[in-house]
Amino acid sequence: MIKEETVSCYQPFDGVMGESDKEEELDATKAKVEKVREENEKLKLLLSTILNNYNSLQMHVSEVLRQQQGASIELEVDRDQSEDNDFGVDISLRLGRSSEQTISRKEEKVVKASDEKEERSKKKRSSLGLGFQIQNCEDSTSKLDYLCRQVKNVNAENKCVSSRKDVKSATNENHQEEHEQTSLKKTRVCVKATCEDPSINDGCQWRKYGQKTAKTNPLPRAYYRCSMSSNCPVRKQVQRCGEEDTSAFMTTYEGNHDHPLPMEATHMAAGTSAAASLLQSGSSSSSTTSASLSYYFPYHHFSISTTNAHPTVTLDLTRPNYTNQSPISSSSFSLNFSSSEPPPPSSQDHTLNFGGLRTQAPLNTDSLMARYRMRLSGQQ
DNA sequence: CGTGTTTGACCTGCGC
DNA sequence: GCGCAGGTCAAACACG
Repeated sequence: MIKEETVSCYQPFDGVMGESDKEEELDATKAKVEKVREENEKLKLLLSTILNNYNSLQMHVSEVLRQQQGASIELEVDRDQSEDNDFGVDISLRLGRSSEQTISRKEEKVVKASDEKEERSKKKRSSLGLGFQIQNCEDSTSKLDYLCRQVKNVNAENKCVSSRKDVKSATNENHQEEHEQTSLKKTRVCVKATCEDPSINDGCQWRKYGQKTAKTNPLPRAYYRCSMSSNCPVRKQVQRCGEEDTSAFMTTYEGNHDHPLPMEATHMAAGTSAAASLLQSGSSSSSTTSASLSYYFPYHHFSISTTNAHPTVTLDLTRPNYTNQSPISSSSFSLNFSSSEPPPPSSQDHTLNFGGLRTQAPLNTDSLMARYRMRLSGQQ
């Protein structure tokens, strides 16, 4: 971190300096200080990003080590059970097992309905199995390479995703059209959280631009736009999950930020970017990326759904995922809290931070935290 | 006065 | 083509 270089701004006082000269020098000094301060802020931001990447890498390495110890992991990728789904499909993935997986009756119906869909479905299933086998065999070095590739994917995706008008104008070529449209489809990441306050503090600034009562749900849905940058395309929708449980909210994120994020938001952004990458990168790489989601959200259920309009990853913060946990060391457990912030003192700080996503107190997450702590103490 | 919220109107995609 | 529903716009309003 740069020290503010006030020392270099001092000039020897010669006793003959006029008032205007002093003012000029003062202004120059102020300008210098301001400049250094800005640079300092930039460096802080950069450091935050690096720290976050480091934590992600650490998670990956510990996960790979765990896999090498022969731990059996069951990663359950459920078809989203939200009302947006046309049909619920359960795809179960098991490490080190056959890629032949059970398919629900509903999916079987769909598969029978179309040979093309069957073909696609088969490809998808086999590629999922392959992806996990590769994951299982990878060593730490290749894992790092994989991470780098993923970062590139996300960068490419950021270039790809633009406004709806751009999407319209980009639909000319026939052969590439389908692929382009697939990649340009807006990927959504849903976060279900239990919280009294619907305005989940996820580290970003949001501006509400609309509210609508959906036909299927009498409770209004609020529409927010990221206000951290004037052109940021990211939007989110917040809707209560049910009339009975008014503390449960479904927050849907859409798009990628075009600006640096604060520390609190970087982890979730990385996870959602990975999710977006998963759903936009096609079948061959999606499985590997879906596995990576369990790195970003190792302690919660997440599900993946693909409707025609919006591929969606749903992260359920109301359902902690115990089956997916690694043998926790004190360092690996830190991923439950952002690296720059130590776990809050339970009695004073009412903010919980699940991998960068914060929910404001009063929360029903107290019991969740207690369970996490129990697990931690049990495994130490 | 600047910024955020509310809310009715409008746009757009989709199913029939 | 029409109607419906979800999503967005933008003027009016509230608030600090």
